[in-house]
Amino acid sequence: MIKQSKNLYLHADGDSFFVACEISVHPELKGLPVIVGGDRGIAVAMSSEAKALGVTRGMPIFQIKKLFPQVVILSHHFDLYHDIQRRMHEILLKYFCTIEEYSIDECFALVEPSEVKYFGGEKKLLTALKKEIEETLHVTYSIGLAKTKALAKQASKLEKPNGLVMLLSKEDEVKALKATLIDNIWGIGRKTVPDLRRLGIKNAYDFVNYPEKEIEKKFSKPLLVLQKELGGEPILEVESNINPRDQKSIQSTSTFHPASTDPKIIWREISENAEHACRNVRKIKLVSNKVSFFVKTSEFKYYIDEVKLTEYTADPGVILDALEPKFLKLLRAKKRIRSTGVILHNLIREEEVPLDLFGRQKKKLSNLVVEEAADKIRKKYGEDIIKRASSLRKRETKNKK
DNA sequence: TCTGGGGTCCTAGGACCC
DNA sequence: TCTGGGGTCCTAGGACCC
Repeated sequence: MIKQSKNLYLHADGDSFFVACEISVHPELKGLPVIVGGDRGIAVAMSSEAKALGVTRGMPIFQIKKLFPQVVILSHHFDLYHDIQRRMHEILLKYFCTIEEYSIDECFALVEPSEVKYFGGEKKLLTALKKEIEETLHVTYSIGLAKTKALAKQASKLEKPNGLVMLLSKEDEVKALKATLIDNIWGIGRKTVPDLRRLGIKNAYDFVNYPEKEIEKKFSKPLLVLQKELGGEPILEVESNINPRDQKSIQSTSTFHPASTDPKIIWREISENAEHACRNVRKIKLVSNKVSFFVKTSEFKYYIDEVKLTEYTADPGVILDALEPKFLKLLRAKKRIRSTGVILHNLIREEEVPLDLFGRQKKKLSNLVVEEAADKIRKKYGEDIIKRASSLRKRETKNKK
């Protein structure tokens, strides 16, 4: 890719995105303390009113109900969020050629000089963009514009919600860097913060000005990249064409309560996870030849194992047969298990499956044909209509406390 | 923060080869 | 051959992200 020195980078970050999407279709909820996450047992997104009450991300629902009974608790509606994401994408493409969907509620865009010129300046461009988003989607995004991706990402955080922060001069950058604490930097997590603090680095400005050689010596490569990016040297590119079929792994995990030591119950959860993950893999026409699975104890200890399959597949039957011999070993000493997960790795497209000696794709058929037929029925009648026998919940088990 | 679900990338170290 | 050096590939696990 050619790097033009005058290119800028934009980051758009949806404000309380899931909640904002819900309010866009239920305007009567506007102004109320609203959270999304009811179906997962913790608050995943909060309206500003809910935040003001003291609800934080990850707070358990039972606790919210007890402390703040006035909070409106909603479940996820991913179809709605994806729809708004798609329309946001369309709007951005009217303004920029190169955009990247970074997550469901965040995007980057490469802002080329000609695009700025067309609107008569950065400020005019972004004001027009924000106006169109709000009027069309009825949600708001906080926007950052800067010389690099990492700077744009920090900029969008500075005036949330509904912010518009442009870091176009060195002075702007310095001010923003000084205002950004070390534990609020994209790419610096819990483990690295104490190491940096020990070196006397308190904010992004200190970080950028710390000797590069020392950072290189003491930390991993991504941190060095981050230092340069925050210093104004563009290294990270906007990666367009994010295609679900380029995904490298797909997982399905689930937590259940009460935690259990019963291998039958735990295996049933794993079985459901395997089916769910396979279904999602088939939806985008991929197959896997490496599967890992884990159990997590009530003390949050992970036990994980994996199997390499002899062929590429998206058939839960094949996968469960391969996992089963390792399952009891995984459970170890009768620990209480609170959650399980199945992860399909090495995903490739169905048509990329290596051919055998006779030039045929290895027999993917038989069972997979059955699964594909079942997928069609699910599409028509809903996800839970068909399940494998090992995933079926016995009523007695479910109704017991 | 008593704690959900879904991802990516990097690195150290072992296996294997010459 | 009990002994050097160097390269590649793979995997487990860590760290980070939303």
